[in-house]
Amino acid sequence: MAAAGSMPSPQLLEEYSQFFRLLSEPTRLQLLCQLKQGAMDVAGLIEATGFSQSHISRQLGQLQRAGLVSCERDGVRTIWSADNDLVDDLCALVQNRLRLRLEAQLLQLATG
Amino acid sequence: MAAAGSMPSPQLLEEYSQFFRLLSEPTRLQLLCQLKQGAMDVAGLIEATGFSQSHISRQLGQLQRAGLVSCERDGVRTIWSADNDLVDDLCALVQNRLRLRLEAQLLQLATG
DNA sequence: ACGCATAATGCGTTCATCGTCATACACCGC
DNA sequence: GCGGTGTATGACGATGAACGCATTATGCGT
Repeated sequence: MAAAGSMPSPQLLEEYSQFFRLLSEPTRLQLLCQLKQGAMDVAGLIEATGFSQSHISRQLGQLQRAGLVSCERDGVRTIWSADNDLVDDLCALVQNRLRLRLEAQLLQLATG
Repeated sequence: MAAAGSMPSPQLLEEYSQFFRLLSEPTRLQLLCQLKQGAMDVAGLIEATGFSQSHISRQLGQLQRAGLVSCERDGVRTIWSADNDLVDDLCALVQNRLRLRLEAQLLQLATG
């Protein structure tokens, strides 16, 4: 039964979509996952991802403004780290969804 | 302690980002929320959202390919419905995150 | 102060997606 | 079959973001 919840306000919808947009780019997701493995400077992220320095720096800036990553300076280096589990939780939900979809397709292939 | 989970594969990252991209557009989120209130045809969605017919039809197509909405024909009309709670769960997590962020800013404003 | 290394920013190109207009398709009543 | 209604799709302009190159800012060592 469609439990009719309340319709979110346009502003809230805008905030939701802005947040999801951050995760809609493989580059940023990759950076987040990489930093989840452990704090790292930009040079390390360049080597891990292969992207240019400027690009990585910009993406980190966006993630920082959203509060998904934070940085601390160590001399000339900037050590970045991902400091919350929200992205993992979101990805886990999506992964579960993808799995269910594939299982359904599998079943349909078997019975159909 | 950063519990170093395993790094998702590039393909999985791509799938994640594609899914999040679907939710990164206020139009689509609005359609999803509207359909969550109850099934509706395109004419109803036009009236509810103010977007053009073709635009709404396209967005519904995208959501359908992702399995977030489904349709059933009733004569000349196409009745659309949103048939899972994943989006609600994702939005709830994000909303909680936004709330925490604002509370932190509030606290910093008071003490800083 | 001068080089040297690392990170951040202006600028331009390229590419994807939004959103609309016009058109084609599907379905019903006559 | 023919109009009329409701929906999906091709074409197109406009908008925005990714991505790299070049430059600038910042901090360390000599």
